[in-house]
Amino acid sequence: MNDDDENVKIAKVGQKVRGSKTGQPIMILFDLLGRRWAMGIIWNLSAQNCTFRELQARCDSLSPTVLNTRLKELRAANLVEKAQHGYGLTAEGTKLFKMLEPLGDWSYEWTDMLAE
Amino acid sequence: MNDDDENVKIAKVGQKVRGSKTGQPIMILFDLLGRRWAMGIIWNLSAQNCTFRELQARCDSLSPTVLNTRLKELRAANLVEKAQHGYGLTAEGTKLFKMLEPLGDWSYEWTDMLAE
DNA sequence: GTTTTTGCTACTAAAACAATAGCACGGCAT
DNA sequence: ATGCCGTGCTATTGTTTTAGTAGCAAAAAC
Repeated sequence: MNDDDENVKIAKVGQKVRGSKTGQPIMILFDLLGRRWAMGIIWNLSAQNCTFRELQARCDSLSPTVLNTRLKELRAANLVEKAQHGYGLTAEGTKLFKMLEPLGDWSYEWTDMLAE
Repeated sequence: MNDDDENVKIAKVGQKVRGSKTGQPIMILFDLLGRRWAMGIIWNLSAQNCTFRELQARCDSLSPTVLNTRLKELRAANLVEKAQHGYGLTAEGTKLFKMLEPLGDWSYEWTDMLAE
């Protein structure tokens, strides 16, 4: 278990993000969350802490390559951390989840509407 | 201006999404929003309706290819629609934005914390 | 009726992601 | 102590997305 993730790139404020030169906080956040499985990982960890392989299973067997990349990013962003049992959300990560939570209910009415 | 976007793929409930076989609404939503610039487009349109090229400029000159793809997807998802002046959010799109809005303020404290 | 602007397609290159195999390490039972 | 298992993770290769640039047809402005 090495913790030398010096080469994980999370943009800093003012820096240009993947395709965004302004580097406003919200765009840095969207850049981070707008990556495959990022929000799904947070969503799953909110339910309960998971080991690497449990997370993989819950996220419908996403490849370990991507999972590991996302975990490094989310840890660098201080949203996820290693816990007693595998990985878990940090305090900030939980805050973020609380804000995403309403999407859960809304997504049902949204897909219902789309189905019509 | 053609509107025959029959080949835009937004998953239906129960269907397997890009990498998700369960097809829960929240995962369909995350699949959609977890694409480059999807949330950024919604964010920008919430401020004011934009033409194609205005949107491009606001989203830091993202390529027209991607912008057009995202617009088709978001229109198929009934979150964005053509308006008098360019594109705008639908009623549902505005609802979604309202839920994302808190992220704006939080992102500042988050990046501040990361900077320490 | 010519010049702009707008929405968009075509094409190519780079980056991200998916899929599979498998290794190193820790626990644990024998 | 040794063989077995689960866990975290890297390596490799192939596919999909995204980026970047050029430019065209239709509408709008003049």
